Amino acid sequence: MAQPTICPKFEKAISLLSQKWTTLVIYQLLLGTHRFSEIQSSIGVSGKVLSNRLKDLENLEIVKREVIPETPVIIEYSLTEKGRSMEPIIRDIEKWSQLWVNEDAELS
Amino acid sequence: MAQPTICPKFEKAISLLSQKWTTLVIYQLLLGTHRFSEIQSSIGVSGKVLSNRLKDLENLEIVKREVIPETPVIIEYSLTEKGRSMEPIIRDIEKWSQLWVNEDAELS
DNA sequence: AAACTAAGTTACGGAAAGTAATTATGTGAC
DNA sequence: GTCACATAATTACTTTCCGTAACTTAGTTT
Repeated sequence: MAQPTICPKFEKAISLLSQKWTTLVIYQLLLGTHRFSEIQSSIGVSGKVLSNRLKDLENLEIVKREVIPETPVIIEYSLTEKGRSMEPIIRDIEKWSQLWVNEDAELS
Repeated sequence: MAQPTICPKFEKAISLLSQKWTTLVIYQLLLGTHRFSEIQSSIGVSGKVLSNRLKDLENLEIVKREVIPETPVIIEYSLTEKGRSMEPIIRDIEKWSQLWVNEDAELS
């Protein structure tokens, strides 16, 4: 039934990027290291989902989590090299959106 | 609460590409015109979701739907110029996946 | 008419996401 | 010590989205 099928690595990348909020989290971290609550307020994601996404991205070694033993304790998130290597994808989406996206159009 | 916030056009593009199957449908159509059932079997999406995605993409003028009055009637889907302009995004995802994706890694 | 094919829809169950309240941990004030 | 406070993260509940499979529609062949 299925055709030659799609490259598994490509499919994995797609399924990662198709998860809601993943791309925006990476986009935000491209601007630099951020704390949990900063990401939350800057992109408008709920704590529950952000917590899941950051764990996924940490497991995939796209995001690094660092505990800073200050007063009070601070937890910082930043991109790894693998994470920063996604920048071209995001910049292309940015460029495309500026050229082609109509702010008024709606999805179903 | 929310920071200066993210560019609305960029957010729209992200929310489109974050929908499950959208990117793979476009990927498939980059290979050329396809019929409904061809897309279905090549990427493994259900008829229900594919139908919704194609309607969305048609409304956004990313995909063109053409009825060929043959025997029996054939319905062909292809990319518009706007659709083809997304190719760099998809090629970057492809490149990134080849360099960085480990086939064994799991999401949560 | 019965059977076939392709495009698309419907009904139903399960998974993912939104919201808000709650917990955990560590601080300083008293 | 304990009370109030802040941040990271989890839990409970609801809603929305997705997967599966059966069904519908329309035209064709037998």
